[in-house]
Amino acid sequence: MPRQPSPKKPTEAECAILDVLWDRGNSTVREVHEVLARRQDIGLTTVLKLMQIMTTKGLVERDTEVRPQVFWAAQPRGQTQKALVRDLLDRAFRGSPGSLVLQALSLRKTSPEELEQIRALLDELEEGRD
Amino acid sequence: MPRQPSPKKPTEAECAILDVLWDRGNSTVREVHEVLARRQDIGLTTVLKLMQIMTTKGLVERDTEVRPQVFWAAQPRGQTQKALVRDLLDRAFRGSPGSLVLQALSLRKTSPEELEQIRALLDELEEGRD
DNA sequence: CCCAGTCGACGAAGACTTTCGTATTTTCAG
DNA sequence: CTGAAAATACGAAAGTCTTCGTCGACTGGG
Repeated sequence: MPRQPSPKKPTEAECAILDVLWDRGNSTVREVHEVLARRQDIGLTTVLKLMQIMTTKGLVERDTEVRPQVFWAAQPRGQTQKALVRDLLDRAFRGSPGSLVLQALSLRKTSPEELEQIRALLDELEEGRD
Repeated sequence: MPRQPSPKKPTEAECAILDVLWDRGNSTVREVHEVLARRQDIGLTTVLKLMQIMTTKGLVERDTEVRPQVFWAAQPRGQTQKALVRDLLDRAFRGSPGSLVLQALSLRKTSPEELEQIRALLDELEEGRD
């Protein structure tokens, strides 16, 4: 039985490609491959195939007029992150953002700047709660 | 090429089962199935098979002495949550807990109690930063 | 114009997940 | 002790993900 399609949830390999596109902006397959190949041993055609699939899924868009073709992420980083967090929230945190936040914070050292930012958001949330 | 085994990362269906086990504690296949069947249309043998696979993966443990067999989660909820957050962090947040936290908090309403808890953790983190 | 190298489409293999149907084993009421 | 019902094991089908080989199309230098 086919699973019902989730809105915009990239797989692991797709995430890696999106990450490059978010960093570099418009890029060719070759450029994306160059970045990825630094970390993992991966073929150029593999990256191409993935990006083709991502095109059909609507995760990336491309300009087929120019050669080589240029790709870019269809959604901004933040929106995709949000979808992923929402999914994780439903899957393993029973929808409670609080416990997820707690786990995230206790996992790795967070920079003072980020902590400050979170504090600020906390303030906003508590005020807006009327 | 086989993917290299990740430590303890349950799949989606496995998460659903773990959730029941975390809530109920020790449970039989039938009991887990009863809970899951309330939400989704799923067969008993499907749940059994999943739990057998999870046993070989080490995600759950079971007592084969009693009948029906009794299963329980091998890891506490928090530890699995941590693994999942770590994975998401690496995949889509470039290892920055802060941005993940921001997304999580802005996604859903968080209870005042949880906000307070987060504030407390923030305080701890800033103090303990030596 | 021609060849070599680049680019892009396609298909297919192999791993993993999810789902059951079916077969075997175990239990227990009679 | 025995047969039916419950429990468990097994195997296979269907879908997804990741990987790559191959083939045809395109391009630029000679």
